[in-house]
Amino acid sequence: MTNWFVTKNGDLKSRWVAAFPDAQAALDLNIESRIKADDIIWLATSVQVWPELTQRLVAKGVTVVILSYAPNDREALKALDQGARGYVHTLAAVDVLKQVALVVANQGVWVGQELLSKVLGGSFKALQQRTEQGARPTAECLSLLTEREQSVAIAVTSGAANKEVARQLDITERTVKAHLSAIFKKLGVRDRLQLILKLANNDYRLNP
Amino acid sequence: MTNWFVTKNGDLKSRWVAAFPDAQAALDLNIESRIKADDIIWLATSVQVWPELTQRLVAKGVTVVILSYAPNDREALKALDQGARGYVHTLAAVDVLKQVALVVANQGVWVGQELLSKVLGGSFKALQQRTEQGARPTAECLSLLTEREQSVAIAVTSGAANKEVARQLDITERTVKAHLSAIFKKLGVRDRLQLILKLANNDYRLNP
DNA sequence: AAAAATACTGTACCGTTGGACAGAATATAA
DNA sequence: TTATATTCTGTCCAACGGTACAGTATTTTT
Repeated sequence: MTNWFVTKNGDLKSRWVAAFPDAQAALDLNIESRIKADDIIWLATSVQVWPELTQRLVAKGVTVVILSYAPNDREALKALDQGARGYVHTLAAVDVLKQVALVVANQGVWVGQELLSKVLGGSFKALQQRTEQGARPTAECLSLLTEREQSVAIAVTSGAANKEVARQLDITERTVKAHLSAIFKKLGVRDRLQLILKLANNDYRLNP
Repeated sequence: MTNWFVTKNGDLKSRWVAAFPDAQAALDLNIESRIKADDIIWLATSVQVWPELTQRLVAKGVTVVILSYAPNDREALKALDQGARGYVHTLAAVDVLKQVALVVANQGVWVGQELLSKVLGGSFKALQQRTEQGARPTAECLSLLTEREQSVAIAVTSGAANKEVARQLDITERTVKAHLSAIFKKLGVRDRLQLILKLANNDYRLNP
């Protein structure tokens, strides 16, 4: 079993060698002839043709893990849709890389904990809508909130602490908390961090 | 680490004991008090309240695998949506069970290969018609950090709590804090919120 | 050989956060 | 008119986040 790292430049990061002493660097062109069925291909999204390449490799029965510098749910979904078994940050730590390798080598899927819920949760809701009633765009997170809650959400999403939000909106910190609790509940997130990620990932323009 | 098998009748199949000598049977009522965070709960869909139970267990940080006598896409999606990490046939072979345990214990997802493509294939197209975004100037900020600091930064930026980062990188929470302090100082941000905003795209930032 | 950087862990402290209870005023809808 | 939704406020408390001291071990640089 060999770990191939396919990047635009064909470079091999020290992190990768540390994780897999057998790691091999490769350009996107000439790998397809040299791989074996139980190899793992770590394919960076800097390679323009990564979706097509993934498809071809997967068709041959090769395990593919996609490496991305800027992970997002759309790209993750695309990667998995093309047949990749993993989707992980290009700069992931050695321990994480090993873990990913272990998982995908055993027929598992690795997408990172926070992406998982988003990717699968999204697909579940999408399927629910199609089979049940349809309509309702999932992107409109903010529209689920009241006007005041939207104000709080936007302030928080721009990095403000509760105290700062309170000052901005001229209310007490307690009220900010109350709005936030409602926001978390409505959007199904656990804290302000997840809120930021949820809104940021849906391409909301916060402060142009 | 303990493997709990939760069924309607509280029975424990010999196959399960063969796979995990430490296997424990349980009814749906009284498990929640006795489980530890790194336990694996194998929950049969014969238990009527399995979705709600899954949700509660997952909220506590427990790894849940759903066992179904008649696997299908819809049930699989629901299981994963509730936070389960695995979905497998109740009568799965010993080797498969071991493999599933290995995968989910390492933050992976196990759903069976043919189910995965079906599940993800459809939902991807639903999200297809949305704007694609290219790679980010995030790398410049990251290059100021040491390798380990980068790993921590990435984990935090994806929404993980200190405790989760610690588990991912297999270090203590204290060490995560140490790295974070260094990161904040180097990048000139006051907390993880500002770090997210700094790394995630400087498009929408409020307080420079 | 000495210094600096890196990685890791410990205890203690304190501010922040979010939930658990709560309650109250106003406006809109049934 | 009784609900329901929205907005606002209160106290208490457990968990989390970040800093201030600390320290040790290893590697790299000077």
